[in-house]
Amino acid sequence: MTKAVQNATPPRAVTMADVAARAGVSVATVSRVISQSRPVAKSLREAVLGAASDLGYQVNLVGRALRKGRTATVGLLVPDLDNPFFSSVAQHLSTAFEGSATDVLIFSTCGDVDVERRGVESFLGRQVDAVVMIPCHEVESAASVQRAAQATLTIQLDRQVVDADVHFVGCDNDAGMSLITRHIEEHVDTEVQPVLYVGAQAGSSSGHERFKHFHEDFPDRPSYLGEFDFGWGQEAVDLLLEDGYTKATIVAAADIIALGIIARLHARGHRVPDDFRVIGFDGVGVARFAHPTLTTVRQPVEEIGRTVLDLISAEHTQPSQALRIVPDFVPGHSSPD
Amino acid sequence: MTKAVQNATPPRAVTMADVAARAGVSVATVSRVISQSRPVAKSLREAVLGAASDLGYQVNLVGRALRKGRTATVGLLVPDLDNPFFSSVAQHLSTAFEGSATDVLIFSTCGDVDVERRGVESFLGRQVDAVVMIPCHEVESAASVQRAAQATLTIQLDRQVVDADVHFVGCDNDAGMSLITRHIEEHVDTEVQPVLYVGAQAGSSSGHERFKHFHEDFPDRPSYLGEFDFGWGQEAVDLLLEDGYTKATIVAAADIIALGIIARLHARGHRVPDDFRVIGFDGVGVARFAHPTLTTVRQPVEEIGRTVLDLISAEHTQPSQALRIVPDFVPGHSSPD
DNA sequence: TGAGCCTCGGCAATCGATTTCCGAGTTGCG
DNA sequence: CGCAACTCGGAAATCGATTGCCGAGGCTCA
Repeated sequence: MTKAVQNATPPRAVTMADVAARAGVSVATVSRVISQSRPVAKSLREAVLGAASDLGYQVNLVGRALRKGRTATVGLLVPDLDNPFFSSVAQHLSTAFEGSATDVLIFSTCGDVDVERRGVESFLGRQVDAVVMIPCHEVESAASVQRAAQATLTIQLDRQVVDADVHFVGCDNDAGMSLITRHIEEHVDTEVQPVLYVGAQAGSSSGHERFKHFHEDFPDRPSYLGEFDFGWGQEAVDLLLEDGYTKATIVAAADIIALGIIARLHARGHRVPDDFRVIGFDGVGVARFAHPTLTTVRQPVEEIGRTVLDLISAEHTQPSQALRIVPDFVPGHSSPD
Repeated sequence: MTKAVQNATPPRAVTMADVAARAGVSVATVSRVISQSRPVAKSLREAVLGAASDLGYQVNLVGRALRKGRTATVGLLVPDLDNPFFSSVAQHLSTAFEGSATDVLIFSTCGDVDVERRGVESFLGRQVDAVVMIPCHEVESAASVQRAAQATLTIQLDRQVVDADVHFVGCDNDAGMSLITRHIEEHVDTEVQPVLYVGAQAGSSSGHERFKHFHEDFPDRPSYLGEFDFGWGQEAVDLLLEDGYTKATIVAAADIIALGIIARLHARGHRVPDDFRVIGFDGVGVARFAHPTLTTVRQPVEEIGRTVLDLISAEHTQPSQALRIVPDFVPGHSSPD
């Protein structure tokens, strides 16, 4: 083992000027060959490519970005990569762009509005061609969304901030909740297993929409509102057991909450789906890991990715629009067939 | 709702020249105020800051990067964000850098060596100050790792490519496997529940190391090698049941495999931990979602993040080193107490 | 043959910020 | 008082690539 590689001072990177010198042409010609912006005579082209490969030339994207004002990059801001739904969105957006010449760079805002603000400035400062973001917070992220939209093409994903006229791509929560309602109507005797809702308190438009729809379909049914996480699902179980429920059909606003609910029900000796039925929302991969497998509504993450790609590829600026994609119902064993 | 915001042509961004003009000073002065690279008289400084905030000036990081050759950015390459262990590493690295002035940008290579190569060039072209990567493949990623290391500070995470003298930060797999061995020796009658290994075939140093250690601790015990995913765990169960096992202690090379194993064991009517004990490795959050909860070895992702931060902050180039962090044993209910 | 057009290489300006160098003004000290 | 040292603002070069413009050479066509 030598320790050479890591120690060596990086020998000043090769530039177009070096390639030009070696090939005996001007930098302009090198640039035209590399970026294929104008045809160059075969002989010179080959000389340039030869010199470039001899020297191991790689284009400096910073120089290019400065001159062109564009970067072939889209910046994605997500609140938390430890949340399987968000990381899945990130993965599928990356996949959607894999074939294009555009890179997706991801930044985690760690659920913090200030970090989110910094992230937006960072992406704008880097001259990304588009900002795609899942806003941390319905209200407090509004300024960041506006700031991005005013500087470049901006798309909100999954959640919308209030009062901003900025593109949105997400799931049709009403359609999703209707699928759940129909499933319950068809398979559950709500006299025996009354319907309950466990959702999230604040901050996200998706949470609001799902709760609102539930409330319309099942007026007067109780709801428990907390956070979008596993721990809250567990806690909610304690609360509803305290309220005296021994059987119920629990509609959760997100899979991660539903998984917490199932875990705690088991821990406290209750049976799923015999006594309690649990239905999630999101369709994250981990829903398969649950036992019993989770009945849920799967958000079409692939299609969301493709939709964003289309929106960004579509060159000329369009009036802002909200694109809602209809989700699928995924029956599992946490509710009856 | 107006459709103005999204349609408006971005009104050419504000530059230092604009700020300088408004404040009645030179761009040099503006630069010195903004980047605090040299003291500036109070009156001018205030004039500059006033003008900057009036105009909504934000520094153009591309221009800065071109001139400085540094970017206060580290690029992280991960194989697949849909894998909870990788996304967790990404999240914790982001968290570790949250307080520093450096941004972490993440790129998913989608498990493809070619995309990984592109990602490395992309980061290098953007002049990141450091590349941190979980290589896709032990052998085929070697060229990309070398390329990065030769251009800038590079750190491999979790997996090492063969034959490269490049920093590495990861889990001490030997120590982790020893914890598992001790747990088995103390709690399992291996006559009744013979030990089996379900691991991954190819491609990752971690996989190799874990398998090798298992093989040393339990010579002659059978092993099933496939992929690092849920589906392989399920498939492995079919194989080992076919081989006639009705009771066993199954050591899995990763939690995600272990979860597949548990799911399929349940599906085929076997009991965990009564008949089969299952032990994972990684300690991803979803291990808690399993029922029974998974016994596993938790990789210290927070500490890995902090270690990378330290390595990158430590300015002057050091000889490459392999830093291995000792993991914790996390008892769950998939094996006896 | 000559005017007009086309092709294509090179010069030099340019993108936005940083930084070196210079010089004017001030202070310190013997 | 005079010289050195110091402070601090501005002019201009610089980072690396792209691109508008110019002009040389080759072609067509009348």
